[in-house]
Amino acid sequence: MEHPRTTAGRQESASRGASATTIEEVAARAGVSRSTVSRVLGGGDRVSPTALESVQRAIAELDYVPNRAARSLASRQTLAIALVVPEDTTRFFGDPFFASIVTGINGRLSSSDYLLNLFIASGDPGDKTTNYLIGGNVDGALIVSHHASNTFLERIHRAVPVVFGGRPLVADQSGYYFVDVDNVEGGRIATRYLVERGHRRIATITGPLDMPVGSDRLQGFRDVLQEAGLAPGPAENGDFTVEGGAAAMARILAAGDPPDALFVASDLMARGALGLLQARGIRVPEDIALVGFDDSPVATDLAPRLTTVHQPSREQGEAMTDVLLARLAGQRPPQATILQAELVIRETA
Amino acid sequence: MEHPRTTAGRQESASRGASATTIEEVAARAGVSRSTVSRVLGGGDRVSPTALESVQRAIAELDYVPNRAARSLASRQTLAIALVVPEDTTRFFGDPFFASIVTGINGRLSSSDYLLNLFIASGDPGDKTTNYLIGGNVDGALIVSHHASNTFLERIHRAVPVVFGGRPLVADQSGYYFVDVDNVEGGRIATRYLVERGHRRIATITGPLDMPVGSDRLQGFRDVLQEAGLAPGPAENGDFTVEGGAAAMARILAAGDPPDALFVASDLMARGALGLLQARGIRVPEDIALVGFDDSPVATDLAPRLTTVHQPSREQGEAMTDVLLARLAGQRPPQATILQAELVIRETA
DNA sequence: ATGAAAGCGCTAACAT
DNA sequence: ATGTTAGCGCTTTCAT
Repeated sequence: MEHPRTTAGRQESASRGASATTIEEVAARAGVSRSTVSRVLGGGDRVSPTALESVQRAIAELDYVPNRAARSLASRQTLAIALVVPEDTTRFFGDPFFASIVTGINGRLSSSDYLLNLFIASGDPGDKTTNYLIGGNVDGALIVSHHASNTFLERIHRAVPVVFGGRPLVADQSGYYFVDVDNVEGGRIATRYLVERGHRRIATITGPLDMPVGSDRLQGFRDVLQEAGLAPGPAENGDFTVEGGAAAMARILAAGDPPDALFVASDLMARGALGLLQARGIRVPEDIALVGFDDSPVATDLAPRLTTVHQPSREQGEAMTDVLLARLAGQRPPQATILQAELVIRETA
Repeated sequence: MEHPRTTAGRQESASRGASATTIEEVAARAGVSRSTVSRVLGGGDRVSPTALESVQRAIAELDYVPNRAARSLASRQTLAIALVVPEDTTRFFGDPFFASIVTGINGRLSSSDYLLNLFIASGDPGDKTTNYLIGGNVDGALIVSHHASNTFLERIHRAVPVVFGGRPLVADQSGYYFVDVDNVEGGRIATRYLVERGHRRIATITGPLDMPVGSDRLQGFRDVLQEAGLAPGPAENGDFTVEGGAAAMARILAAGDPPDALFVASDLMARGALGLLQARGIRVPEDIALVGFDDSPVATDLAPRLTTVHQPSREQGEAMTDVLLARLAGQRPPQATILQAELVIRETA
C-alpha cells in the first residue's frame, strides 16, 4: 500500500503527507471526551470555561486540524462551494468577465465560512468534475457561461443546490435559480443610442447564438431597428473573441455597402473590429460609429476609448453568491434575479 | 437542523440537494454484497462477469455516484489536487503567466484520475484555504507565485505533498520540491544581448525583490554588466504590473541622463514602459532598446513587437504536475527541476 | 456540562 | 470470486 500506517506516517520525512492528529488525541491530551472537543470545534457552546480552555490549548499544542472528509461524512456539509466554468482555460483567462465574476463571488464568500473551489471544466473526460460535485464534495455550485450540455447541468442541479450565471439552457427552467443581466434591454440601449444619433445603416457583430447572452443581445438590436422602421443591417457572428470580431468585421466590409454604425456584442470583439477598421483606414467614429458590450477593462484601453454597454459582472457574482448562500441557509430567495445594463458613452460613438 | 433527514431528502424538490443513493442500495439491487460493488468501483478486478454486469446495470439504473467523503475517509485518498495561487483575483487573471501554468497542469492532469481544484488564496481570513488543504481534502498541492508567509507554506508542506512553481521562500529548502525557470540565466541572456548590440548605458525595471523571480532576474542583469565592465545602470521597481512599469520608466527618465537600453523583468511592465516612452516621443528601439521577460501574449500585441526572454510557463505547469504525480505514485522524482529560458528577438531590440 | 454510543458511506483486510 | 468484519475521524443523539 502506498499509504503509511498511522504510526509510521509520523516518523516519515516531511516529503510525504504526515498522518494528522485526530480528535481522539486532542481529547486525551485535554483530558476530556471526543464529544467535548467536537463541541469546542463547533463553536464552544455548552462547554465549561475550564474544558474550553484546555481543549483549545491541546489543539494549539498539537497543531490539530480536523479531517474534513470525516467531518463532511458525519455532518453532511462541506463548507465548500464550487464555481464551475465550462470553458477552456484560454477563454477563461482571456475574458475579463470571469475576473469580475470571481471578484464578486470572493468578496461575498470571504465573510462567510464557505471556501470557493474553482473548476475549469472544459472537455473533461469521464466527467470528473461532475462526479466530484455530485459526490458530495461541495455544498453548492455556481455555474457560469454554460453552452454546456443539458445532461451535464441537470445532473449537477439534481444533486446540489446550484445558482446559474445567466439563464440555464434547459428545457424546463422551473426549479432553477439564476442571476442574469438584462441582455435584451442592453442590446436595445446600445442600438437606440445609435439610432438617436442619426445612424441609419446599422450592422451588428453577435456572440454565439447558442448562448442566451448572444441571442438576447441580438434580439434587443433587432427590436429597436424594427421599432424605428429601419432595415436590419448585416449581422455576423464573432464568437466573443478578438479574432472573431475582426473576422466578422471583414465579412461585413466584404459584403459591400458599409454600415455607418455598428453594435458589437462584446468589447473583445469590438477590439478586433476596431483594429481591422483602423488597419483599413476607416475612421471611428467619423466613418463608422461603434458601440460595444461589457464595459470590460479593454474598453478604456482602446484608442479611441470604447462607448459600450456596462454589464455589472462583479454585482452578478455577488448576487449569485447571495442567492446560493440564502438557499444554503434554508431561505427562499427569488429564483430569477435580473440586473440592469447601462450605456457608457465614451469616444467611439 | 438545516439538513434534511435521509428519507425526507428524497421527497424534497430538486432545489435542495437530494440525498444520494448509497453503495448499499446498489448492492441490494444487484443482488451482491457491498464489497463486490466496491470492487467494481475500483476497476472490476476479481469480479465475475455476471456480477460485474448486474452491478453496472444497478449503478446506471440508480444513477449512483459514490460519496467522495466516505471514500476519502476510508481509502485515505481524494483524487483531487489543489493549485494554490496566493495572489489577488485581479493579478491572477491579469497575468497570462497563470493561464499558461494552468494549461500545462490541466494538460497533464486530464489523462490522470486526478481533478484540479483551484484556490485563489489571497488574504484569506482564518486561513480557510490552508485548513482545507491540511484537512485532507486533496492528495497534493501545487503552489505558484509565493511571496507568501513562511508559516503558510510550511504548514501545507508538512501536511500534504507539495510541488512549488519557483523556489519556495523558506529557510530550509531541503525536503521541498520545485520547478523553476532559470531566471538568473534569463536575466543574463537579455542583458548580454543588449551589451552585444553595443549598448553601454543599460537600465532595468525589476519585479518585486522579495520574490525570487524578481531578485534572480536582477542578479543576471548585474552579473553581465559587471563581466562587461559596465557601470550598473539605474534600476527601478515595477511590481510586475503595466502601471508599475510605466511609473518605473517615468522615474528612470526623471533621473536625467536617459539609458540607451532597458531590460524589463516582465512583458506587462515592458508594455507600461513602452507606452510611456512612446507618449514622450522617445523611439523604440532607435532611442532606447527594450527587452522584456516572459514572452507572454502581450509581447506580440505591442507595436513594435517586443523582444523578450521566453519563459516556458506551460512546460513549467507540466513539469510541476509530473513531479507531483510521481510523488503520489510513490516514486522519487528530483527535488529541483530547472527549465531554461531563451531569447526571442523581435522588434524592440 | 459531559460522556457513551451509534452511525455517516465507503474501502480493505480477512476468510471462505 | 465473494461475503464478513472492521474501521476511517468525525458529529450527533441520548443519557446523565
